[in-house]
Amino acid sequence: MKDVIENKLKLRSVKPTAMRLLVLQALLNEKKALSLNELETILEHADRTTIFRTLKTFQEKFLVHRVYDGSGMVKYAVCDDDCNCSLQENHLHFLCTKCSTTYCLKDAPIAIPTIPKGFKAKYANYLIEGSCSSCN
Amino acid sequence: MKDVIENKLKLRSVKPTAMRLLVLQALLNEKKALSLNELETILEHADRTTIFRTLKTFQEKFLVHRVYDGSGMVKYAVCDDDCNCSLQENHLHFLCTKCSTTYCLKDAPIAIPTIPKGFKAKYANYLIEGSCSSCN
DNA sequence: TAAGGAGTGCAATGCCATTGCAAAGTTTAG
DNA sequence: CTAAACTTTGCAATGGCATTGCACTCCTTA
Ligand SMILES: [Mn+2]
Ligand SMILES: [Mn+2]
Ligand SMILES: [Zn+2]
Ligand SMILES: [Zn+2]
Repeated sequence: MKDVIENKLKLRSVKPTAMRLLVLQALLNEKKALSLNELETILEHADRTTIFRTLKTFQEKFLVHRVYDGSGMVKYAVCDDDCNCSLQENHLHFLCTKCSTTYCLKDAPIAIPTIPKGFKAKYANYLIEGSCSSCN
Repeated sequence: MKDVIENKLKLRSVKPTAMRLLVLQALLNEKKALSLNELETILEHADRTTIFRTLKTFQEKFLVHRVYDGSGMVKYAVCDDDCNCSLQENHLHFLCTKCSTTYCLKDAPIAIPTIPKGFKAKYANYLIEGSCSSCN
């Protein structure tokens, strides 16, 4: 498992510091989008700022993507290895309003609707709110 | 014009106070989603809290809907007269990253993708980021 | 082995949403 | 008409989360 994580970092030219391994591991373990607060709780002795900056680095290297689920907190989820966070790769996210879990639904490709003449799309964020299978 | 606004309020059983008329008028004039800050700027002498609470009332009565465009600030846009903010009525929003304008694209109905078994959708928020026709 | 750069931790700041409370305005019952 | 009850408003305070400044530690490299 540690190898997998180190490889992921290497693949994106991010130096594998202790903190980075921990953050990436936490995100991979949980298999869902996590907020800074949630990560802080999971990584008990890690400093909030360091996690924040780690996530910033990860974003720049396309290791994670941000998820805006309207909960007021930004969440973060791991990208696929070949992800470039391009428009085509943007996928559906689902927020369960009962358990507050935010799922990456990568299998549900999102259709880009026709937008008015002269508009150019660069990035798509499609969120569905409702209740998840665990909560129903 | 004032009649139109008063009618909109009446239609939703919201008492037409001075502040409510001003806020609704501002939203209708601008024809785009506005943040609390933007409204505060437009309505120079209005108190932020009062605008906030006015918007809260408006939301409860389906006079406006919130727009989450990832800018960090919630924006608000006027609903159609017959709107109930149901899943089917949720529409596309477009954020121009150059001029920070958030458009309601009500003519672009959004397709609800297939979600996993056991998941129930209640609300959809589809945002596209890019550049608008004025900025291109 | 010294110097430069990268990563980290703590404290401080900033920004926006939200709330508490009292004053002002409006409606309603008597 | 008038007082009580309710609604709306304004100001000040609070709270939550994102972000930054700065100094310290750690690692790399010449
Ligand atoms: Mn995702
Ligand atoms: Mn809209
Ligand atoms: Zn759930
Ligand atoms: Zn624009």
